[in-house]
Amino acid sequence: MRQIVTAVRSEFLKIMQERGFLHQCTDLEGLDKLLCTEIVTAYCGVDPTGDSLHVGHMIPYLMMRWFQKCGHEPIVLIGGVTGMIGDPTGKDESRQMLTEKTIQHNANSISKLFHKLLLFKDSPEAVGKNTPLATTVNNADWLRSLNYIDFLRDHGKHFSINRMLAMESVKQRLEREQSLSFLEFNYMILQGYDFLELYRTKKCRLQMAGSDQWGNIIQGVELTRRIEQVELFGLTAPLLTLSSGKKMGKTESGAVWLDADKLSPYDFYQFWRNTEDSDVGRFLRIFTELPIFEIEKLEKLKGSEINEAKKVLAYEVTKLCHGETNAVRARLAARETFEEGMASRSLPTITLPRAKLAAGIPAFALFKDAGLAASGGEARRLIAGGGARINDEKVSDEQQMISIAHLSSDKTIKLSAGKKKHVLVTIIE
RNA sequence: GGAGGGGUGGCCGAGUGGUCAAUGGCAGCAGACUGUAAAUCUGCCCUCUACGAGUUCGAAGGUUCAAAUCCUUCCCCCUCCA
Repeated sequence: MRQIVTAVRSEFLKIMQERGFLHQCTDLEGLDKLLCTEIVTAYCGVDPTGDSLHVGHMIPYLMMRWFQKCGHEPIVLIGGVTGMIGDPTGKDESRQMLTEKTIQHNANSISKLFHKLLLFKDSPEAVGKNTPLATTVNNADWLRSLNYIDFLRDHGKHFSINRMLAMESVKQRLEREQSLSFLEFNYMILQGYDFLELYRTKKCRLQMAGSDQWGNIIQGVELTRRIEQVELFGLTAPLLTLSSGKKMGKTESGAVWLDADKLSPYDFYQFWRNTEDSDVGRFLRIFTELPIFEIEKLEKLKGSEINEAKKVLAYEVTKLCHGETNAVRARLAARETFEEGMASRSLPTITLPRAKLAAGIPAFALFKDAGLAASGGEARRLIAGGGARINDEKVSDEQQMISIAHLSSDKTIKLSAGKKKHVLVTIIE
C-alpha cells in the first residue's frame, strides 16, 4: 500500500487527486510519467450479475469518464465468464450460478448505462470526434477458449498460492470459516489473465476499479510483469462510505439503481438531496463535474444553507445519469412538494380505474397498491404509527374508505408515507 | 471413508420439550426534535379477508396432549484424521 502524497503532473491524475478519487496506485510516479508521454489505454471491468448498476458501481466509471476527457482511451470489460464464477471478495456465500442467458441479458442492459458516461465508438455523438473512443470487450471471448492444461503450463507457475492465500478476500473467507471453492478461488486468476490479455491485444496498461479489487488487480500486474516484462498499473478508488460509516448506495428500499426503471429519477434525485451534511463536499467532487472552485464555494456553506449544496449535488448527478430533462423535472417535483407543500404533478404516479375508486378502497389497501407499503400489514402499521397521510391529512383509521370524494380539484389523490415519500393517484376511465 | 462441530426471521446472534412468532444487536420504517441533515429519544419491524387465522427456526418423516428444541433419514457447511 502506498500513501498518495506525491505531486502529480498529468492532467488526469491531478483531477483524480483533487477530487478524491485516489485510493491506491501500484506506482503513481510511473503512471504519471506514462500519462504525460502517451495516450494510455485503461480498462475497468464489471460482472453482469444484475441487470442494472447502482451508484457504487459508478465511481470507477466516473474515473474512466475523466480519463477519456483527458484524451485517453477507456475499455469497458464485461465479465461474461467471471460473472458466472462470482468474485468472493467481500462475500461469505458463493454466488448462485447464473445462466448464460441471464448473463447476456444483464450485459446488454448494463452496457446501455455505460453509454451515458463514456463516448463509445458506436455512439452517434462520436462522429467527427477525434478523442480516443471507448470500446466494450467481453472476457468470454478469450477465457472461454482457454485450454486448461496449456493455461496451467504457461501461466500457472506465475501464480503464487502463498500470495493468493494471503489476499484479503481469501483470508477473510478462511478466517470466518466460510467455504471457498476452487472455482471462486480462480476468480482472481482469471481477472489477472484478463489484464494480460488486454495488454497483449490492446496495449492496455492501466486497470481502474474500486478498492476492493486491489488484490485482483495486482495479480494481473504481476503476471504481466513476469511474462511480458512490462509494467502495468493499477489504480483504485476509495470504497465510498457515509461519514457515519455506513456503506453508501442504499436507500430505504434497497440499492440506488442507475436505471430509471428500477429507481425513478425523482427518487434518485431525492437520494442525493438527502445526503448527510458531512458528505456533501466529498460527493460533489466525485459525482459531479462542477469546477473545483465552485465546489469549494458550496463547501463553505453552513447550517441549513448546506441544503443549497445538496440541491446542486442532486441536480447534477441526476442530470448525468438521467439527462437534463429528467433532472429538471425531479428538481421541480421536489421543490413543489417540499418547499411549496403542494401536490406536484411530477411526483411518482399510479393510476386506478374509476370504477375501483368509485366502489371505495380501504386506506391501507390503497397505500399498499401505491407501493408505499410492501404488504397490507406494513400499510396498517404505517397508519397505526401515524405516518400515513392522504392529501396531507393524517389517516387515523386503516379501514377508512377512500373514494371519488377524495379526489382533489385536479383529480388526484396525494398519498404520503412519512414526510418524504409521496405518490399521486390518478383515475383512468 | 472415520471422528467432532454446525445450519434460527435482511444480517449477526440467543434459545435445547410447553409461558416461542422465537431475547438481544445491526439494518430498515414511522413519530418527536430539525434544515427534506446528523445525533438523540419513542414506537414498529413473518403473512392475511386481522382483537381472529395461517405459515416459520436446512429438507422430509416420526415420538408427544405439546417440538426451533427429542428420534430417523437426507442435503449443505466447518475442523481434525485417513
